[in-house]
Amino acid sequence: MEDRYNFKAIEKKWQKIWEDEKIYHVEIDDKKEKFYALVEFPYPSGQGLHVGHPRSYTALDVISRKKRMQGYNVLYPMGFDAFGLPAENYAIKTGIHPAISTAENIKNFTRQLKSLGFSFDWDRCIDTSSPEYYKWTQWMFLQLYKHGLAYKDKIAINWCPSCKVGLANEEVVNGHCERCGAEVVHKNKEQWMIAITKYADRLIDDLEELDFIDRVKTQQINWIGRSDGAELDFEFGDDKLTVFTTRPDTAFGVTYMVLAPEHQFVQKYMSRFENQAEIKAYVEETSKKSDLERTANDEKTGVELKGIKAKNPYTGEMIPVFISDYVLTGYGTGAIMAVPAHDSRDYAFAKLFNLPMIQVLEGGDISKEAFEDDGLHINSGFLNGLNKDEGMKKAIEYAVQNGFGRAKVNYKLRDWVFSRQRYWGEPIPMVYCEHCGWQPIDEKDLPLTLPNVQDFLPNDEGESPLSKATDWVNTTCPKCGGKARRETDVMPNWAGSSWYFLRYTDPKNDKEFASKEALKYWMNVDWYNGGMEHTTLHLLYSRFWHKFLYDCGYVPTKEPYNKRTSHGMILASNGEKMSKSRGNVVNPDEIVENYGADTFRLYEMFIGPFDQAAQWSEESLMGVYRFVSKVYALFKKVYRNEDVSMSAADLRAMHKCILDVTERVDQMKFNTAVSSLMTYVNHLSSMEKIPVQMYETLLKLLSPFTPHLSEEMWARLGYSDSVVLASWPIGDKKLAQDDVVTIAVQINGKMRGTIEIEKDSDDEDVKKAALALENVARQTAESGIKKIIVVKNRIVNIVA
RNA sequence: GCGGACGUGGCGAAAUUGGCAGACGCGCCAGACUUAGGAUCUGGUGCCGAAAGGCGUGCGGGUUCAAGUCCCUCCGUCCGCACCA
Repeated sequence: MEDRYNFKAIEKKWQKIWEDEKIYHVEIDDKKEKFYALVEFPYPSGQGLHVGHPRSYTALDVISRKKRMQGYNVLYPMGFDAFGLPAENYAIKTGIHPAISTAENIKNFTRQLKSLGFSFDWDRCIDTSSPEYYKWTQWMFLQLYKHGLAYKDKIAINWCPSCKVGLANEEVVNGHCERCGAEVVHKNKEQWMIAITKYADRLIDDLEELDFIDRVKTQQINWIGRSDGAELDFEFGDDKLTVFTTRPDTAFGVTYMVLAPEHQFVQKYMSRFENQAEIKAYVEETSKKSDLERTANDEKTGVELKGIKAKNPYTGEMIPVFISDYVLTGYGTGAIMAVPAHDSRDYAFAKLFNLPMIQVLEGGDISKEAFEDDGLHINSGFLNGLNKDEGMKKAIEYAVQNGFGRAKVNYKLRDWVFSRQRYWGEPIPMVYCEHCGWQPIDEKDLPLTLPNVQDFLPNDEGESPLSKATDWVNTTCPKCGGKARRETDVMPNWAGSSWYFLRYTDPKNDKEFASKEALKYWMNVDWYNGGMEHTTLHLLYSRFWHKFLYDCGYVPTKEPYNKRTSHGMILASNGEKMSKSRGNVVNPDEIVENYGADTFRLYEMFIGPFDQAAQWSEESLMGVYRFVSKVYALFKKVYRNEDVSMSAADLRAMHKCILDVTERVDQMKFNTAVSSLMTYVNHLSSMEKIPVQMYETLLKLLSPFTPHLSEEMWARLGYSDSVVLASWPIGDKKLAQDDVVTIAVQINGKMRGTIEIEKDSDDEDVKKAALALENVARQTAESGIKKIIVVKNRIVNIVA
């Protein structure tokens, strides 16, 4: 046997064997319980894998490998989210077609992923930019269209002037483009929209039965932003001005109203306002402001619409109407009833314009600030004496009876802006005919493939590069056969990823996106790990998408993922985010070259709590390398069971390790699982001769983390079958426990010594032993003993 | 501003959920073997103290025989939402 731990030879050897024997390939097997583990598939960028990616991949690889050894039929797939802007930007710079650079990048990613020994079923690898795949993305878009959930609308969308592309609300972070960080502007554009808001309630309510980490649930709930309230109609001239409010019970306290400057009434009744110049100037001014400027400053501004007053339907009172940019056009009806006594924003505005306030709830001190809590109603006619909940019910009831209002639920969630003015994405399978309007192309003509273009430049007007491919654009109407033009925008990169987990179950199917049997057997995803940054993007989109397919009867379950967890980022050794521009990116290739994939994998699991950010440290990596080498070296001391025997302490160490690792992997406490393995190895190191059973157990427990080394040593023990096929050891709690325990002895809560005593000893015996300590006798000599507390097998506290 | 998470040695971190704080690893110190390699092995390592002992989980208080863990005040860091009516 070679003395040196030659990880290069070992890893190369086993990767080849696994690949040749397709050891991780899975098929439907009704005799076995399935387990579907999923990690977010990468965008194949030109930079290749960085050390952040494998944190998630290794974690679920560990879980998958353990589940396999526990007898499950495990699906652990990988693929590529291959449409997207970087490839296109690269093409603009270099002229290299995105299809070519993407294929190269996928090759490189695949090489890197394989070098890390993940147990992916590579036969199921998918590429969202291949026509075989995006045929089905397009097909699903057509289903959305046919069910009225995809529609074209001209709205003010978020536009990134740097990427030259429209963005969905979810892609705007604090007024900036999620991808490039440029400030987003508004642009009125015809867009394909997806009616995700129709699913808002179910996207919230169905979270309840899912095993998602709380952070994810609350973020999705907040993003959807459901609020219960009412719509109320106020007379405004001879028109009706409708507002949304969550507090209809405070309607007796309304002293004025406010419209968003963009509200249609402002233009509609302009001729009737007395201060038109002032109003127009204000509207003009706000239209120039970005969202960021509008919200950054909470000082209120506004202008009264002089000439028309509104009538409070509850009191009959005539009240002034203002426009102000603190009222948003996109939320509710773009108009509010202002209750300055009980809303801090209205309060600030009323103070500024010296408007009256009417307190309608008991409590607080409205001379100082708005009172926003619950209280009994006053000054409120028929609502007097009621609290908030009762008041709400009564107020809505009254509005319904008198025909000026209704209960209403409002959402912050907007419909999904689905058009991207770009080239490298799925063509939207729609054509525009002057006679028939927008028409879907026939399903049998799918896929609608991307034409090969040379010029990838989008323009500032927001036209896709596809619009220049006239041969492709000009087509015939599927309905009347007349002249028609294809849609030239493409889908967002969130389209392909909205259903990729379904494709993995049956990736080669050319009749349907996946067969019923495959979906029935493999779905749901049992465990999905991914980044927090996708919570209100991919994760929300794909839940919606899946629900839609469920409603159509195409998938058997109403939710796609049973369990969702999230990993922390890996930071550079100086604590900064790793990035090309900072020049601090650690390339996994380098680590694999110098220390091997097993060390790399184990280090990623040992680096720190899985859900928290962790700093890369080459020194700590060295420690893990030493550990892995030690495991290799221990082999020399392994003896057959007939030559050596296991002491109770050996047995204890082994079972404790089995129990720890089993439990901690399930809880994603990988760092402490590795600690436990280290403790066990320290025990083995201290032995002269290691019984083979103890070393075998080590290899099994270690195999999810360091599969190559485990496989090699397993073979050297004489096994011809892979350790992947071995069964996971079962720990015995009884054997893991010591029959002698060390009990701490405290005096007044302070440690004064320890006693060794038989486990589960009588309290009296424990007391006796504790009092026999020289230290105890000395320290209690003066004060005497008041009380002794014994906690079984743990502690004795003597109160002196 | 609102909401959430967190704060433990020189460093990364553990702590069966109220019961010996600092497991495991890094680093450091000493020794062994080799002796020029960032190699390997053994022992040590929270702080102060010669020792007895004292002090220690962001600060201050509280509950308890016993608090990193529970309660209150404050400070700090990170994340999410951000005029959503």
